[in-house]
Amino acid sequence: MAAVQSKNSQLHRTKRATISDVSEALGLTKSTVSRALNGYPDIAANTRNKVQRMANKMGYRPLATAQAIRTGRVRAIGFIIEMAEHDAHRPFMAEFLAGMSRSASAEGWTLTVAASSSPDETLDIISKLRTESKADGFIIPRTLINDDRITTLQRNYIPFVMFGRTDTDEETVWYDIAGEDAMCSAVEHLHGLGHRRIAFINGGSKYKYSQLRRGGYLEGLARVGLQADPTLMAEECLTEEDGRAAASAMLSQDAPPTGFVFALDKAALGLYPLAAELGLTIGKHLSVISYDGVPEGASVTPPLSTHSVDITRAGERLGALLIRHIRGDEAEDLHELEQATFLDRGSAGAPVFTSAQLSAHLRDLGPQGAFSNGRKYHENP
Amino acid sequence: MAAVQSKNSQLHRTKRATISDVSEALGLTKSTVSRALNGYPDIAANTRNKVQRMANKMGYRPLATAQAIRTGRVRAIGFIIEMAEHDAHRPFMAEFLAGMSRSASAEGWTLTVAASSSPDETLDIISKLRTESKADGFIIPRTLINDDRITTLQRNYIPFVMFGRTDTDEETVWYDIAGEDAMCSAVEHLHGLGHRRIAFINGGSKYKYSQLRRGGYLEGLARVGLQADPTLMAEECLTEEDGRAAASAMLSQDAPPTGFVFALDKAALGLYPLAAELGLTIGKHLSVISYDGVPEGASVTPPLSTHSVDITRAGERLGALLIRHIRGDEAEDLHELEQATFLDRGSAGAPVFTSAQLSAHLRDLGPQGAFSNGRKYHENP
DNA sequence: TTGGTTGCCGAAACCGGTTTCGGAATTGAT
DNA sequence: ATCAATTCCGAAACCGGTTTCGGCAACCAA
Repeated sequence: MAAVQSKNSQLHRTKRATISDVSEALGLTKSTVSRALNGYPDIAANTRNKVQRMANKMGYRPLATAQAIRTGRVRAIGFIIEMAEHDAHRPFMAEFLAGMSRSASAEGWTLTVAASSSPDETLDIISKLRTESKADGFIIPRTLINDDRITTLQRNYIPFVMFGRTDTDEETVWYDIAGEDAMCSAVEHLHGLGHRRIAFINGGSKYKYSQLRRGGYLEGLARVGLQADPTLMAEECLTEEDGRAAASAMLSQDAPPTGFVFALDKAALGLYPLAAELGLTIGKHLSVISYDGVPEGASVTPPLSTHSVDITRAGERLGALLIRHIRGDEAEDLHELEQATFLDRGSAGAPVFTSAQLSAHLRDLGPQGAFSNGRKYHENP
Repeated sequence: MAAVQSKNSQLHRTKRATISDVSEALGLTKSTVSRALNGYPDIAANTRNKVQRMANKMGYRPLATAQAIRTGRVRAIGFIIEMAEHDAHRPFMAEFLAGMSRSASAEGWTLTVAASSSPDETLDIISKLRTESKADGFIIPRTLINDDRITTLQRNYIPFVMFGRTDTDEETVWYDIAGEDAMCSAVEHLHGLGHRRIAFINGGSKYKYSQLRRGGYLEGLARVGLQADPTLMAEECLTEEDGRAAASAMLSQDAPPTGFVFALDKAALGLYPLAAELGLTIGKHLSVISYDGVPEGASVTPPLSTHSVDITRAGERLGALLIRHIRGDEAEDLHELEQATFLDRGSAGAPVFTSAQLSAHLRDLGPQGAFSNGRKYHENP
């Protein structure tokens, strides 16, 4: 095991005020101070105040690791990065962590993160971090329709909060953005511009958000009085290539869509090179509204109209909810659903072609390679 | 302060084997077991073995929080995300964290992360995390030539390891990629292709890496026998806009460069739209070699030739070095310098124009807006 | 044999908190 | 005025480890 502590690496933990310092300063015992600060009812309001004032004055803050050996709690939020996941959310990682960290430190908590390379490893890490008192509860991003993490957490009575919803919303703590509303209003928006053939290109079907967004799309169609058409719906489109391929297939149909609703910006960006090759202008011949708010969306021409989500805020709310839950608030009171903000940046406009005209136009181009899969570039060698 | 613990949120920490369990199973005392496991010399080799075997068999692992109250150590690496920094390294955040986490958990350690919005706050967080025993030491990324973080850490005897070097390399622990070598060989490479006017566009001058990379560029010039020309050198170029502006200014000179060495991919990507507007083809009229290996570099035309660094490995090595240092290894033995790997992807080729020909060609375009600053797109509203 | 080392382990204090338990003082009811 | 019920705090055990100290055996040399 580890070698004996060598002298040169001593950790000079700078002096802190301990609970004994506080109790001696007041002529009370440690136990009284402890109970006073922890809100026990058998302490007179008067002494409680005195204790709090003195603790404050001396800058006393209980040592989390010392509390932990009795309480099992270290005041730490756990978060696990799943490296195996597609990286749609990677660019937001820093912001997300910052949000979580911020709400944590606002309450004197910290953030413990670990990396996992498989779903199974994630489960191991969760229980290990918990039993070793490295984290009191967890923030679970990207909830799946059938999520093993949640099963494990519940079975072990480990507190957690989800970014995303699940099927048992009442009993769990969650924060989410109403992606379904975004999809719904995207359909209404495109319809209002004059589009009558509106496609929907969804993300991975195992995710709960995909189910919700599909529902929002269908709700939008219903509201404007359009029939749902299975040939205008695709799933499992996570990357630019996926999005491109799905759109390409739809455009080669007899009645191609003029409007596109994407569940993910990443996939929506695949429409741009495709449109360029087909000689179509986005925002005129083809319109697209998407979701996520990735930075690249602002740098394409025309900039991608999308629904942006404030990922820092999400992390911050998730942390706050988790802490409240661990402190004892009931799950049913701890749900938050917010709206994404629509960024109308020009990729959705009135259609210059009807579906029929578009179809004719595309047929004129001839079938020779117009609908290629277009892998122009390669990954790193 | 916090309310009394309510019943519904009890934290069922699943049963672990404690040190007492082990000692009782062996008929020894806690103290013997503890010293046996921690390598004290006053334990017979025989009993030490028995203790280790039994501990292993029972799956005993000391509770870090319990140890911490005596030792001040929790077996945790600290890492602080600076949100105020330019986001050149944001895309790599997940990979970097994964690397650190991996080396940490390989030794039974964990990773504590916090977010900071200013350099001063960073200093606060460092000492707070340390005095509250939330982290035993820190990984410090992006070292500055004059770095307050290092001063603070040293003054408080807090162990740390740097990603990047500093002026007192001997006394500190660090891991770094030899960016200077990359810049040097980039110059040689361009010279070998026939370029005679080779520009250098550097990053922020406060960073140590900028100093080193500039040195590498100058070394490269010296090796191939070229004179350094101040008009071919720029600093503080961190973004696409920065890079574009610097390149634009250089190209409008009398003797424009045909080859570009960028210290950052982010900035190098600014050359692409500029070249397009000037009717120049990258890889032919203009050549560029850069550094970092950001994903976007693979998706432009032609793909950006650059030096990629394995950021996951960097995190992993940094974690390993820090743990060794905290365990007592001397700083002078803990340095690692590795090479970036060159990706020759087509953005550097033999020049079709000499500098003079290029100058003439550009003059033909006329001054009308050719050298615009080209802010085509805006940030989010 | 004796006295002084050494080797090895147990006893107990300690780290900084939390929590149980019990008792003194105050209050309320009769 | 008396007794029971509260109110409020101290004493002490406890959590899971680490570390100091001291002492018993065994060993060694004299």
